[in-house]
Order: sequence, then C-alpha cells, then structure tokens
Amino acid sequence: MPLLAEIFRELGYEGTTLSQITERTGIGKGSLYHFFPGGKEEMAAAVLEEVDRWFEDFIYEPLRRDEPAVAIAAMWRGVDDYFRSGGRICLVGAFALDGTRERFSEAINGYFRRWVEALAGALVRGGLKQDAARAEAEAAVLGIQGALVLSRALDDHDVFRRAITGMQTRLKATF
Amino acid sequence: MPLLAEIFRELGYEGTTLSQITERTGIGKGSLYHFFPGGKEEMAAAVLEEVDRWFEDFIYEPLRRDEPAVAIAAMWRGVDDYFRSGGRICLVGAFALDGTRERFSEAINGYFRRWVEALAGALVRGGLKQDAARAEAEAAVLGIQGALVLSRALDDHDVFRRAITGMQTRLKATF
DNA sequence: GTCTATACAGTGATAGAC
DNA sequence: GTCTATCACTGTATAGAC
Repeated sequence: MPLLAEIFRELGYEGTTLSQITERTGIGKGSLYHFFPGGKEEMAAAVLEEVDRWFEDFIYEPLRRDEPAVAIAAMWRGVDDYFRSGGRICLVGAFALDGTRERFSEAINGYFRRWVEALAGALVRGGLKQDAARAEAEAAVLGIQGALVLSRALDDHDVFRRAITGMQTRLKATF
Repeated sequence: MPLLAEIFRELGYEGTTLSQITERTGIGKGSLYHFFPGGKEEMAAAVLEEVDRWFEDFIYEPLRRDEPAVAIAAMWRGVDDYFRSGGRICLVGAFALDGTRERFSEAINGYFRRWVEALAGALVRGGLKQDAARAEAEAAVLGIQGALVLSRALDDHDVFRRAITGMQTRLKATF
C-alpha cells in the first residue's frame, strides 16, 4: 500500500499503469486483481482512503481534541514531515486538478472540507470569530497546497519551508 | 489552440488522448501531425508556450514596467479573470504535480520563476526590502495556486474569490 | 493466492490517396 | 492540408493452471 501510494503520487492517476504497479511492487496482475477486483480505480480509492485516515488520525482529530496552540503547532510539523518539505506532493490536491476529480470528488471534497473545519474549529477555540477562523483556516490549507505546487515547480524545498514557516508565524499571531 | 489548451487543462497531459483532441477540435490525426510532427508532446509544449506568452504580456511585463500599485492591482484582476474565479485551473501548476513535470521542467520552472521575480521586483520598487519582497511574492503566487486547488476540491468559487481578495488586501498593506 | 496467457479496446503515430 | 486506413504497441482486465 505505501508503494502503491507512492506510484500514484509520482505519476498521477492517468499516468499510473498496471505495468508500473506490477513492476515496482513485484506483484502480478492476477494478484492485484485478487485484492482489488475494481482494478486501478479501486486501488486509487484505497490509497485515497489511507491518506485520509492518516490525516484524520494525526492532524484533524488532534485539532478537534487538543489545546489549539499545541495541535496547530503539531499540524505544521506533521505537514512538513508528511510532505517531506515539498519533496512529496499531496495526492488529493493533485487529483483535484485534472479529470480525476470527477472520479473521486467525494473523497477529495471530504479530505479538504474536514481539514478546513477542524482547523477553523481550533482557531475558534483559540479565540477567533467564526468567519475569521474559517478564512484563516482556508488560507493555511490552500497555502500548503500552493507551497507544494511552487516548490516542485521551482524544484526548491526552501520555498516550501519558507512558506510553511511564514504561514505558521502569521497564523500564530492571530489568536 | 485555445481548444487544445482547454483539453489539456481539463484532462491533464496523460489523460488527454489524440482521440479526444480530434473529436473536440474536429481535426483529424493526419492534420494534427502535419502541424505538430512531434505529436502530443509538441502540442502540449505549444500550449505551455502560449500560456507563458499570455502571462508575460498581461502580467509579468506590466509588473516590471508599470507603477507597482497599479500593476499589482491589475495582476489580481487579471488572475481572477484568467482562472475564471477558480473555474479554470493553471495548466502549468497541474503539470508541476505529476510525472509531466520532468517532461516540461524548463517551461514550468520559467513560468513560476519569472512570475515571482516580476512581482518581487515590483514590491521592491514599492519600497520593500529584497528578502521581504521575495517572500511576499512567493506567498502570493503560491497562494493563487493553492486557491485553485482548494476551490476545485471543494467545488466552490467563493473560496477562490475570498482567498484572492484576502491576499490582495494583505499584500497592499505591506508597501 | 500467485503466476502466465491472453483478450480486446484504445494508445500514439504513420502512410498514402485525394 | 486533410482524411481514412492501418500500424505496432500498451492499456485494463480476465481466465485458468498451479
């Protein structure tokens, strides 16, 4: 599964072929279809679900549960770690940008909606008003996605780190 | 050419097939290969070049030439218009996220590098220090890309408009 | 459960008539 | 310049031996 996720991340949904998957995982097509009768689409759906679960466990749930300042600081650390300072892209964000979006719209929408809501909730508990919290949460989540795009486009991890640091200090100043 | 750009934007590089192109443009494969002997890759390269030229003419060059406040205001308007308030994605940003990046790395890098440099230059002329200008320019460009990702993921144009407006007022306050 | 075989549609690309 | 026909190949998916 981690290998599968990595392949989809590198090549995108359309760019990923079963041959690539068999080659890089060492698993034959027969076995692949034994585990995923729905084929490539089911494989990608499983990967998306796994990604979603990771964020739910390590980012969203702490944001809902823990002390805002602590949870938000952990979020920035977790994000920098998960995306390897821009060396790894967000599969969900990438899927949102092309025709793949229609195929997985529910999963994509849920991932980002719950992220924004969890972060906005923490900010409200931190003292922000509802509207301001939502705006700041959207700005943070979108900033992370944009940082991934720009750092990969410029092939420069510093862009990612700088952006993350900047957003973090800026956000901390609001509550 | 505009049709071609639209197809690549909707489907991504790997998702775009020659059949789709012939179908939606009404041009047969023979004619297509007459204009683009290099096939799909040459078509995508031509589209990227056209996109680049548009931004060069209507965004970057004004940023280098005109009065900073005026050019930056025009940039936000131009961006909102070009991306149809999030209804249209950035082809270059999308290409940066998957395996297509390697194929067009020069074009992708140049597009974003020149954007950041032009904007940072305008901010310097507006009174910011070099480092601060670069950071703000990166934040703005990356914010636009992120706004495209998030607004499409949530299928909500308001997210895009809100983000653009927020960044615009925030940036204006810095110089 | 895993592999090899293969089916069959669709891919990018080319040739040649017009 | 454009179209039709077709190429070789790869795509996803399945069947069946082991």
